[in-house]
Amino acid sequence: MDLAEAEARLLDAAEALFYERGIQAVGMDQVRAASGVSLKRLYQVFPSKSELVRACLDRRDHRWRARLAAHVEGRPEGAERVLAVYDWLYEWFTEPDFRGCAFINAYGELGAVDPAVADAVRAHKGAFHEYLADLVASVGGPERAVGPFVLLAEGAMTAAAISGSPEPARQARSGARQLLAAT
Amino acid sequence: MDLAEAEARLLDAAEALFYERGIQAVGMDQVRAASGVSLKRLYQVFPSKSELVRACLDRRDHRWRARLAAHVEGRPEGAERVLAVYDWLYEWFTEPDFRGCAFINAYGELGAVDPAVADAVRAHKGAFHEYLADLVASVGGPERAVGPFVLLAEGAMTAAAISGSPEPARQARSGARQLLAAT
DNA sequence: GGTACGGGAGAACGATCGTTCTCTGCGTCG
DNA sequence: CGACGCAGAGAACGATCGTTCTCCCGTACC
Repeated sequence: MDLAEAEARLLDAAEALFYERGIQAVGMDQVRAASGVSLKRLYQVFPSKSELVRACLDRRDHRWRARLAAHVEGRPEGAERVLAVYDWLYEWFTEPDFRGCAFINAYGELGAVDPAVADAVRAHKGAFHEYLADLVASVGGPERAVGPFVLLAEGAMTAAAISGSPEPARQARSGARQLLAAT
Repeated sequence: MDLAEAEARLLDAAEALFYERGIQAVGMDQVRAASGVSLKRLYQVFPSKSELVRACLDRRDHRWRARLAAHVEGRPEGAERVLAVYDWLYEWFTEPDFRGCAFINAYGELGAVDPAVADAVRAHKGAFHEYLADLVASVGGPERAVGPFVLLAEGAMTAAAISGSPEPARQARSGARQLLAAT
């Protein structure tokens, strides 16, 4: 197994475990067992748990935003694209292993204690805000109208996680539709 | 120091520490040092850390909802009361030690690993939803309109925590005002 | 064919945590 | 006055965690 494959298997295993059980609840030995990568190699690729965590957040950030963008791209331009964000949230919330937004979870767990985690979370949320701002701008919405669309999405993520139901995505979409109609 | 005072000092110290640094990052010895209660008494009052955590969440739930209700009660009936929720969020977000919603944070950290924590969080969020539903119903809004108001508030909590700015409360209020106008 | 090298498995180490135990001192009551 | 009991301080214990080290084996090269 070369370094690239070891890195991929480590990220796959660590990301799944961290997301499912929380970061501090998962030991490096469990990452080793789930990935099949020896502990020595693990520390060759990621010199500390912090760096492994940051790599997981980075990769998840890219994949999450790519998946969202891919879903939105398939829709006709205009208001449909803004609403498509909430449709995609619904699909995400119905995935069997959905357990909320990994970045919100990580921030609650480590945001106060690990500045690198806090930075990664801020960057992810900032990128999401910017993406949504572009969609809203493309339907003629003013910059100041973007906030509520972001908040509906963020609120839906935590409400869906805590309630265990994907329904908040529908409610967020309904709220967004009303806001779009009002502008 | 009698048992009642010990319990109060323990809850004060533990709640502040858990909120500021996260639950797993705070050891029982730090709670002892911050509260001035001996370790022996600590375990007499709360037989385990889990029970201390649950007691903190319970007390915080009651105090949080009472503070919100007290603020809303001072407003004239009608739409003003719904908007008052977001005004109170703004006040909360500007408190110097604000670090997001303790329940969302606790859920992200322990929701997957401690069912008692998950239950407490669900109960708190359910009560908030119900409170907001009453306010919306009192202005003639249908039951199905409540969701977006909850999501705006939840989203504002996490966005304010992560961005470190109270501005999301204003954005949530603005979104809520538009939604109220639309119904 | 011998030897040096690299990688895997897992023991080991030091720190920390939740929880319990010991020791010491002090107040109380007969 | 003496014995008992409770409370506080902190050591101790067992478990776990992040990280490193040791040992061993297969392999490639001279």
